[in-house]
Amino acid sequence: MSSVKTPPTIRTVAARAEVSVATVSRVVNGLAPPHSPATQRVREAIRELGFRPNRLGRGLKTARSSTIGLMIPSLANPVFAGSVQGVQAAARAAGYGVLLTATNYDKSEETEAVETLLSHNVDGLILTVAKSDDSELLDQLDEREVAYVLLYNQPSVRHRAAVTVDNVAAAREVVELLKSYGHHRIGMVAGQFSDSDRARLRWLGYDDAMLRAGLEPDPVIEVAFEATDLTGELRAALTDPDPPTALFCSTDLIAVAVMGAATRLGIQVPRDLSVVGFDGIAMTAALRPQLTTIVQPTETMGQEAFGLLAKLMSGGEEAEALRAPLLLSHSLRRGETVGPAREKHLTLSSRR
Amino acid sequence: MSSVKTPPTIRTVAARAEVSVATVSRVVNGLAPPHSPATQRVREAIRELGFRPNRLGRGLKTARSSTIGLMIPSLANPVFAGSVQGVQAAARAAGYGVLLTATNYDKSEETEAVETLLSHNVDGLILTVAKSDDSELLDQLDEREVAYVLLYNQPSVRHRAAVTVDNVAAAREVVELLKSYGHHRIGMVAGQFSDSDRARLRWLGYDDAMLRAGLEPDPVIEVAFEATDLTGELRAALTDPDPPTALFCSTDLIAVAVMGAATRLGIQVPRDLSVVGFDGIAMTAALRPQLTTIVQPTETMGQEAFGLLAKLMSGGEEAEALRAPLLLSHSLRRGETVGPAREKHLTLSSRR
DNA sequence: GACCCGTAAGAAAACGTTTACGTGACCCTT
DNA sequence: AAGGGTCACGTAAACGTTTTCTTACGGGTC
Repeated sequence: MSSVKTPPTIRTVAARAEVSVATVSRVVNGLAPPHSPATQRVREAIRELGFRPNRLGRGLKTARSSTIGLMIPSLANPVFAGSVQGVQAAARAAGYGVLLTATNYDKSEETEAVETLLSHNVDGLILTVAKSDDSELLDQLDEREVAYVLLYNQPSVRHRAAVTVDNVAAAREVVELLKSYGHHRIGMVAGQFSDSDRARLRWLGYDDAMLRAGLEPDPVIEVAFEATDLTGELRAALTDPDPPTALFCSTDLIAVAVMGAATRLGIQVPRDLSVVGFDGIAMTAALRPQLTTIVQPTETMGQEAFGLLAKLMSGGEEAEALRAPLLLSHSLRRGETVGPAREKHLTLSSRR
Repeated sequence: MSSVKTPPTIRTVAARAEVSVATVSRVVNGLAPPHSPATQRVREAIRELGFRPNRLGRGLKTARSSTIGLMIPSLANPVFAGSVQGVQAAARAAGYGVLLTATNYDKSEETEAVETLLSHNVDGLILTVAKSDDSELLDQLDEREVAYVLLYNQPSVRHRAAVTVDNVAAAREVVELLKSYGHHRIGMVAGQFSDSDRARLRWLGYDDAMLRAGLEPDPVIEVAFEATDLTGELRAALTDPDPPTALFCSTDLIAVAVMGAATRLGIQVPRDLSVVGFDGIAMTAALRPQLTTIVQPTETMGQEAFGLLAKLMSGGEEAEALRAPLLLSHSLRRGETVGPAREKHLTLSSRR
């Protein structure tokens, strides 16, 4: 007795309006004469039945799903959450759905995740991958002629669409800032280079600026992105005979972890150690001391990425010019975690 | 000359293996004899061509898309980001895609967003809505027999599937904690009740516990969820002749904003004012002072929500028992933002 | 050796759209 | 008044699957 309500199809509507299915389709797609009696009846029938075109049927025919795939390393990092928000907003405005997937910084998951997205017939992809330069995955996408835009990645090859900031330049600014405070021994804590080409670029900027300034770069301290306790790493770095007085972190999340470790070791920021982050996560402005960091326009980046993708998806060939990295402008937020370089070496408190 | 590579279909495979399309379909779905020569040939052909079944075609026939819709208020709040992560992970493991959308706490966007998700033929929905009790939207979904699970919402009606924590009980615990520190004047800062039924439930718990403890509840201070500067509100609250010595915030994000305002007003937490949050956002553990708050198992909640939804989607009728709120257990994180009640009234610094 | 049964695989009809093509009706031109 | 052009609409064939029927085949049983 329970009549499972099967939703109205284009045929139901056609029957009710006493027209052919073609007419209904045309009305739905705005290709019908706007004021003809048939059109009117169709409109009315659509309203009465609550008809909504089935995207699967449409997609099957047109080979487009009005859906894009979005792959990011992790939502635990607010910087990615922000860009997802931007992508999502722009996509919705354009009538697109967003299929989301996270790789948890695991390179081996990337291929499978993309494959899954593609098997859902997405029309295009927005990706943040570990490496954007010689990536088998991206080469494959190129070959298969899948439309995609990289987000946060900054490929050095010119034919890949990407939205990011100038990581190298930003890192240089950080070094210059620290130098202006009198720091000479500046270390860098970065997420695994193998998991993030942007971490490497930021290091490149750091290294370059250090050399230009006549300072000796420290060997980078690579840490896992999800690492939350960096006490050991920090202690090791600071027990150097000539330890750094400032640390540039490739990520705000890492900077926060470093500051946590500092607290545990009885080290005061910025009195004993200056810390700079990268990303501009909103909440790091609420920390005491407020984090000094490079701010990326995360949400805008997401929107831009979608805009670019939309162009790639529609304009088949002439859009070749779009396949290039788009660098949005970043800014430096001067917080309270950078101070003058400490003169005397500090002795670590014995608190473990 | 540019041969746009059109992906192989079931028909291509059939031709290559010299079998009918039906056989290919059966092999793909594991319904064919596992070792017959035909099956072998099909498998080989699939491998050689790199064939992947088109979900649109399949979906059209089976009326299922292996996709679920996920609607949350905002990704800017890490608590939602965390649950998205959980949903996504569980969904992927089960072969489902996740279509994500955010409403930005705007009730009027909810209906449209859900409609958009449904038009993408999702098989089920996971939703966080403003009100879960008498909601026209949910009533409609019930009527249309759409499978859905609420997340964070805690409906009082019994026939709605939901995953959340016991908001009332958790709020009571907060009041009891504060009371044990000698606080009598306890205020509450909450997100707009109209935008969040859980804010209201937390208030209910607060109100109830206050009355039970023989304390007089303050009128709630309602603020916008995205509010980032609460200086005015805080000043107003504290210029009361008998001002609160502790504030319970309905959300960690609000608590962070309150602490920011406190700093601007020269009020020290917890010396002058105790603050408690709700959610357990990871980064609030990195704040100094570390936030005292109720911790929800966000990621687990997302996973559970998907698990529940999966059952609802498969088991049509007998799953009626599942349509009830599922309360996961929360915990209290004792941070550093709660201290003994201040004896003397404090005078606000004049810094604006 | 006739019969039946189980199993493997093919034929074809859906699923809900879009769209190329066809067919009138109407109007304008000459 | 005949011709042609435009326009509104209908017919039917796709799109890539799944699935219900068939059919064919190869043994087993008596």
